Amino acid sequence: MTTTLNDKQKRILEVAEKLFAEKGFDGTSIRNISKDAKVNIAMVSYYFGSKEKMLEALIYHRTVNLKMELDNILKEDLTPHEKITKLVELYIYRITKNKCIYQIVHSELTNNKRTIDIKSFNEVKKTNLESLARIIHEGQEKGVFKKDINIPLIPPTILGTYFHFNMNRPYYEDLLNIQSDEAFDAYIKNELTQHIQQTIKALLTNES
Amino acid sequence: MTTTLNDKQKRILEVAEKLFAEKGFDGTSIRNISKDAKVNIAMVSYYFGSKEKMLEALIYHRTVNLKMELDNILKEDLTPHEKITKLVELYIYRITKNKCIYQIVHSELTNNKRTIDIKSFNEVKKTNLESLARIIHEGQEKGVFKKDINIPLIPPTILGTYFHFNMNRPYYEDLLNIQSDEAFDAYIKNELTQHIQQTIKALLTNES
Amino acid sequence: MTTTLNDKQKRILEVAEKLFAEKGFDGTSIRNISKDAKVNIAMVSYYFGSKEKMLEALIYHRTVNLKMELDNILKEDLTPHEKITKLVELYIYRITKNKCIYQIVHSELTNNKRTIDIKSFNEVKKTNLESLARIIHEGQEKGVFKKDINIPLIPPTILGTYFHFNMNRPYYEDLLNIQSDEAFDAYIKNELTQHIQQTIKALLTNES
Amino acid sequence: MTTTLNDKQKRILEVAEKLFAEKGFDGTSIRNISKDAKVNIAMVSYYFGSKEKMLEALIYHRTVNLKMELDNILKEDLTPHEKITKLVELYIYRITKNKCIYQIVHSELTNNKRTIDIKSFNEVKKTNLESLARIIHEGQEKGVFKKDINIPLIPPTILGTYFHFNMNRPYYEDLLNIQSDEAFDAYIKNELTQHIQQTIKALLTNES
DNA sequence: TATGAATGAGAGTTCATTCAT
DNA sequence: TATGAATGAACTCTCATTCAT
Repeated sequence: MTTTLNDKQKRILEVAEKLFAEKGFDGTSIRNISKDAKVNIAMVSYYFGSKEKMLEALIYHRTVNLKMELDNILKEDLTPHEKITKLVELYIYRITKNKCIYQIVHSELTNNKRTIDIKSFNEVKKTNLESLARIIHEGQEKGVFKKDINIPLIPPTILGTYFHFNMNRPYYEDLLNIQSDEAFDAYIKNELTQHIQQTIKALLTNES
Repeated sequence: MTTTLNDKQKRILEVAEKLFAEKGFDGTSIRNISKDAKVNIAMVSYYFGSKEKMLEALIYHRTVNLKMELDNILKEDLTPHEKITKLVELYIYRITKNKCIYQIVHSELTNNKRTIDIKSFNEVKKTNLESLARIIHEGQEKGVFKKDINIPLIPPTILGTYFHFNMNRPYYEDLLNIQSDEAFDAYIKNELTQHIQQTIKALLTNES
Repeated sequence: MTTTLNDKQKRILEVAEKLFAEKGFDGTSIRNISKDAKVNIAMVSYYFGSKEKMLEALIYHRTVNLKMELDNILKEDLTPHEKITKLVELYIYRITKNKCIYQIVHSELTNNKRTIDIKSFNEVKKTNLESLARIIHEGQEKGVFKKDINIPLIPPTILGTYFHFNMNRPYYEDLLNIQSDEAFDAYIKNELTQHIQQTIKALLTNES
Repeated sequence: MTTTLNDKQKRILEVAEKLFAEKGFDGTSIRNISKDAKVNIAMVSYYFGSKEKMLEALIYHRTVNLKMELDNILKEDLTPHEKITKLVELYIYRITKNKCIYQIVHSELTNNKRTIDIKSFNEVKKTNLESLARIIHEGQEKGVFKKDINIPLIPPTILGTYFHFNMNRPYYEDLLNIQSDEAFDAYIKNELTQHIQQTIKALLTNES
């Protein structure tokens, strides 16, 4: 599991990541992957043992470097509100950059068929949650955020909103009259990000 | 498309809905379905033409009765805040009841492999959005909600949060020390619902 | 077998004849036929018992009226050469008009898979052969045709040449620079017919 | 296309040739072939891509070595009549030896269902036609053959007669009282061949 | 008499994996 | 270590036919 990967192995996983994200695990054949990665069809089983084990390897190796390093934000000399702003930004930036692996993991989470090991993935989440908690606690101590907050439900609010928007891309392109890939990305970077930031800050601040 | 379905056809679609939600479209074989539905394997092709057309039929027929009837809320004699409370409740109730078809549609939306027609699904969304907009406008007119609100991003906030929580069920069970199905459902019905209600209300109210 | 056919049965056989000639017996499904003939799919089995029996019925009923009535030629007041000219003409005319059924029978003759009964077809051939023999004998008696002639091999010469030309239609269209259906039909009616007439007459006359 | 075939591939094509000739393309299943060739059922698709591509490969590879080398006849020191005699003999010998592939190609030519590529087959024909033309021109120059001859119609006369006779084998066995395979082959080798030779020579010579 | 519904068998093809080299 | 060849299993879909009405 901890083995470092050679170039061919990396190429296989890169291609697999792309294809799994596009067509799903069951919708992607080893033939597809080996063809796109320009390696022999037997390499997948040879390197990873099986198609499923390759998926596990993919998730493991992609997750390792997925830590968000939210701690930097904590250490910076910013107001709690500014920290939330930055945090949401960082969340969205990270997910956007790693869209494929997130999509795969989400699909697999939904899917009862396989029980892949996403321990490593969960660890990332927990670390992120801790950083988030620290920021919120800081804000609470400073009297800027309210006391009664269900912190574990903040990340699903950020991520869920983002993913749901992305998932329903065609619908929102139609609804919001977005006509190009660039416009869509821009909408996420500006309006959607701002919306999420406002949402979280409102939730943390509001006293009603 | 508008044909009414006989009992066998309904049974097939019910089984298919369950299995597609569990194992994905590509992960479910016609054999699986025909076995669980206790019909001949040829029936699927016979009734629906092909596996893919069955998926379309499934989505179409399940979507038809999916309208939320949010208008009732609008007509009731409630404060805008109460209306939002009810609306979120209704959203979550509806999705929980139709978890499978939502899961299937989401999977297919993610998936570039097939291009299924989800027009009917989108119409439901639009209708719901209109109802939501009316409630918010009413609140704005009454001076209870703030003016500058990106209404189309409210539903993905509600739905996204819910789905993301559901999707990561094992993670949250571990994190929140939830140990039974009932406890999980209860958590959704109480804490999660409350969280989403608070979130949306904070967003609509807060002036920061 | 001798039953008269009702309209639906006739329509089925007409469609079947066309499709079998186009795509072969195995290449044509009962579905194809029933669809084109606009009858219920069960009608074929119902009327004829099975697909194969339908083929037999088709051949039987189409062959019944296939007699060439070459006797007329025999009775006419023509020279033997003129009679041969007319006979070849009549042969080609008849086959052209009944191309489909001939094609089907030939396919089935080639095919060891089924052993259909073509007795009726053979009777037609025998009758035709007798007429031909009479014409040739007449010519021999008049001293116009030579004595040593293998009469049974005359019809395959006429028919074989015609069929082979037809079968290889694309090749000959290319070779002879024929560019339309009409031109092809015209070539058959003129050049090919003339060629066959010359061939047979040469064979009957030549003393070398 | 130009790949050399390994033993298994050859065996598959041999079996396929036999079965296609016997039962037609549509009447032969991949399962039939794989069983007779004693190979795994997946091998056909594996080697050739599909059943149809296997047919193309079969035709291509069998046609490659089908050139008649009629030129030898041209170079020999024979009279034009003798050359025609030899040519017909060679034609019939070749077709008899390659009966199966000819039968398959003929079936496919008749069949509108598939549009297989028989370019290579047509090239063989053209080459043969050229050799034939040279022989006839030689005879014409020597004044032995008449001038006005439709040369392209000679091969269909030879081949068509042969094929038609073969196709109607049961009929002719009955008519000519032929009772064994050997007797039938002998009849072809002697009477039929002689008939065709006479026919062609009569056509070329006769001045009527 | 006629038919829509239904079926088991079998079609061609693709799958993930294994094996000999 | 790496790979082309090969395989059995499973896939979706269509087939001719039957059956209840």
